[in-house]
Amino acid sequence: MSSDYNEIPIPTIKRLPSYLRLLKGYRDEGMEMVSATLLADELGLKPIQVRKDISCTGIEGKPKVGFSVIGLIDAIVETLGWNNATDAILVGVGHLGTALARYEGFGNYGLKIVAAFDSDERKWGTAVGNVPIYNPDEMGSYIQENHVNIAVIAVPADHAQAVADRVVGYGVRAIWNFAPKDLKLPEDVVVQRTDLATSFAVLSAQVKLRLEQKKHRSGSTTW
Amino acid sequence: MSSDYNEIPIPTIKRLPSYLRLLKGYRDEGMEMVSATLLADELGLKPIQVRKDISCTGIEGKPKVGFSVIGLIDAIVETLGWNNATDAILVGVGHLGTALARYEGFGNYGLKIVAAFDSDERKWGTAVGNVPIYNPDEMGSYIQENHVNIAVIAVPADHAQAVADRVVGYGVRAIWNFAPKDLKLPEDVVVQRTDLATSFAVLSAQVKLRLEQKKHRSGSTTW
DNA sequence: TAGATTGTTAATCGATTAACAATC
DNA sequence: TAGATTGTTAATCGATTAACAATC
Repeated sequence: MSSDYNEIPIPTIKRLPSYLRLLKGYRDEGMEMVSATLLADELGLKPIQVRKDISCTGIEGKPKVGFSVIGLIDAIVETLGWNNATDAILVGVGHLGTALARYEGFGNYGLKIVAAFDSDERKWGTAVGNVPIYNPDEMGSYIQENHVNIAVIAVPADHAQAVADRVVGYGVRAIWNFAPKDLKLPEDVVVQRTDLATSFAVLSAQVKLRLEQKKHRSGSTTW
Repeated sequence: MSSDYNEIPIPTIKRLPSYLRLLKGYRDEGMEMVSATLLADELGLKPIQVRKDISCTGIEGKPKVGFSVIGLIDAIVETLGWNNATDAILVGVGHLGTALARYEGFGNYGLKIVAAFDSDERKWGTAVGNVPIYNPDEMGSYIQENHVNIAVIAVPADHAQAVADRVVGYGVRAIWNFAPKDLKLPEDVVVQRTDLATSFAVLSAQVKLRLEQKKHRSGSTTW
């Protein structure tokens, strides 16, 4: 009751984009219905989990038939809030920032990078892809005039906090942080960190575990 | 008993790099001991959680004093398997691949990109940063001769599966996949996906939730 | 109809959190 | 000593999984 509005579990949210990708493929192939079983199979998940996830989007399926491909696509897009494109600014146009600015897939996520800011004055007035690069001094007025809610931060770690504080001060409500730094921000600001270290940590720890198990196993082969 | 070797919870593994970053900062400032309370404070976590996480690294602290900064750093690096640098190859030298090849932080993670491969023949013989770019035809011999265990995949989504199958065939045991595609691979191959869509999904869904709550709240202000 | 699939309710599993004794 | 912090054991919480009735 108490404001349990759309409380979709984060693990579920993380799986939704994978479903969406598959579904778009199916749609393009002309498929009309899809079963949770098929999706699960394709992604190496259990059918029950897929059904539970799908139920979070509010869509209903038909026993024996499955779910409407188009219906599911719409429901997921809606659930993720990817239906109405959101303008975002990019701060930091280094190697990573450049890759982000040039990335064409964001359209699928309802994200549109409309402007970039970089402290290197040689970049001012130029553009990466279709994204113009401005002087950071103009950040405040840009954010306020264009009612920008989201900032993508791709500056060096030691500038990330200062940049975040600034954009939040100008009215930004959500930050996608690519800098290897844990930001301290007011509770009502949404922060998502996309961190190479974290991602690689999981890979690395699993590789290490496999190696140890292997060693151990080949060691105990002796008995 | 049954091979519960190093079974560290994945959520814990994901937090370790954050601790590590802080600790390295403390070390550079000359701090010798650190408490779980301080780390927790700094990262917005609960002290108990930090203690639990730390206990997974096997290191012990001193009541009232805390943990040795250097000891903790070593323990985390060891736990993640970041102590002995691992050679990796990069497949796909587009915008993202370039950013990855040029990224200097990988040294901290024990990852070293030693070679890159791209299907664009104009790139063969050139380099990004210090990383030479080769013809993909040479991938097999390179992997085998250099005993490469890890491949970083940054090719377009529709080539990712084929590339993954190939490198696994050549002996790669772990894949860090940046392509927006869920790979199907043998169980004994470790795969970690770093996916902009997934990451943004969480941000996006939270933003949407906030907006709805706000709307709802301001709506019910009427009573 | 028989078989496959959905959706719901309950059981299980694992991570987080709480409580508290041990200790410097 | 008193207070802060660790480490352990138990309780809670939430996600995954299982079981099964409903249904096309």
